[in-house]
Amino acid sequence: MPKYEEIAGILRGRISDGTYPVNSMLPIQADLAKEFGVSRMTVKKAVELLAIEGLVFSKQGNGTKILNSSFWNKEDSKFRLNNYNGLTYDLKDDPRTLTSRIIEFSVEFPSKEIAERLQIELAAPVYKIIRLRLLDGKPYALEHTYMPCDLVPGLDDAVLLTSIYDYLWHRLGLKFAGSYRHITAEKPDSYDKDYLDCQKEDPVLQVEQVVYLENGRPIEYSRSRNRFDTRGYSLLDVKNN
Amino acid sequence: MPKYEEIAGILRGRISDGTYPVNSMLPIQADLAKEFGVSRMTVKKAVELLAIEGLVFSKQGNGTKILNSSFWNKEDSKFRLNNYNGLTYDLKDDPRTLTSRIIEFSVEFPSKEIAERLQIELAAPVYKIIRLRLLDGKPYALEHTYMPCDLVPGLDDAVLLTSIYDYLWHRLGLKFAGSYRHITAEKPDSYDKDYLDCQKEDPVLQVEQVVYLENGRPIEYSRSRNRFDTRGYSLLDVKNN
DNA sequence: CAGTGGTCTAGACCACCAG
DNA sequence: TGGTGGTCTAGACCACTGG
Repeated sequence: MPKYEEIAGILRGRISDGTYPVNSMLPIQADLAKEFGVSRMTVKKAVELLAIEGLVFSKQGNGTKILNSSFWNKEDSKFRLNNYNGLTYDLKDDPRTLTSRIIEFSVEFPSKEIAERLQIELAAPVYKIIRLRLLDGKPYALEHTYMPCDLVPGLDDAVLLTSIYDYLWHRLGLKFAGSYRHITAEKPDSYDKDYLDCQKEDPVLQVEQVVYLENGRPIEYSRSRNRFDTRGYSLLDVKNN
Repeated sequence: MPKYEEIAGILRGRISDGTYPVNSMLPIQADLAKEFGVSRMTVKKAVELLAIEGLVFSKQGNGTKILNSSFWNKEDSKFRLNNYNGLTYDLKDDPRTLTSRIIEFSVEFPSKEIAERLQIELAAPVYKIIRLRLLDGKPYALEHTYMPCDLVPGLDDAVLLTSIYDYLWHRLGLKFAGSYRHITAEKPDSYDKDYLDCQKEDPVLQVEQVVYLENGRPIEYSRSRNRFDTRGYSLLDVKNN
């Protein structure tokens, strides 16, 4: 672990235990550098990490202030729109039980839209997966997923019933570079009515997503459709200029 | 402007004009440092900026690759969920005309929930503002906004009819440190039906938002309610480890 | 193995802010 | 004006990748 992450961790601890109280000023970077026996640039990188998390705010000429971050660091910290790694990951510390039910699992040629999203030819087959995710047995989200077959060998029911991301990450050693998401509200379609128990007037919160690998290739296009009354997404946006 | 931003701009130009083609490798940082007559750390900061924008991807041991970013750098680049600065800003390059209509503008004591969000006392008065935003005369979004009166002197109809953010920024010299957002899908309420022309079964996309000043004080709590068929939000999420 | 980006240093100067 | 964080340097070593 790099020094700046280690230092960030120490500072994080001092903020949460009140050593550095809310609304007070962090010691100046030069002093912190002396304390930890590192250069000031290393301290600055550590402080930048805390700023990204919304714990502190640095202003040129006037030091670094400890912010009251209690509001966004509570239960809501799950379901962060940035750093999303799939439902399984989001809910790994949740007491509730997440299960999956396979609605459809097939192979087909991509539509024009999906081929464009996945940056593949129309002749390149894709997996089509529809999974219902249940929380304590109650319908939670319906996921329509498309993945290029050549990138994901060996996909089967057993994988779909646990976590696709785990399979990609641990079994295939694939690494994600990032993703693009688009959030909309939608009217329920027949799938939503059948599997999410949506009534005609129940909205659906949809997250459309393309996930990219480190080599730049898209590995997944998916639409996650959520019951409006069980889920929202949150986001912390920090200015840095 | 710092050198690293200037260099980032030059590199950005070379990527978009094809000097550095998609899927090729960026010259190594040492060479770029030599070319621009700066140290390698400065080049690295420039490349980091491009990585955050999703233009390139750097991997230790293997150089920096130019990504195909055409997909998320097109029209969709408006309505970015990160770096949101109000509708006026989002639509400033849009050919359509944005107008506002004041539905309600009053002063009141905050409810318990709003006082908590704004981190103020129950006895501290707040502005309550409901504005209908129209695009080319058609209902677009309905914004319910609460702001502490003591932070925003002189708010009046003229300001509400143009851009509140402009007023805060240019007239009052207030600077934002960041914001926290929560996105949900909702059923339409009576306001939505009256002003957004929502039918009973039309979903509403709601963005709940708290905006913070540099001193850590919240200056705004708002709920922006959007017609489901006119708006979505997008987000680019880049991994950095 | 050679070559890349990631980290880190020990300085330096500067822009900015409060007093 | 004094003190802060922001930037920048000219090096160095290391971790990691691919061939």
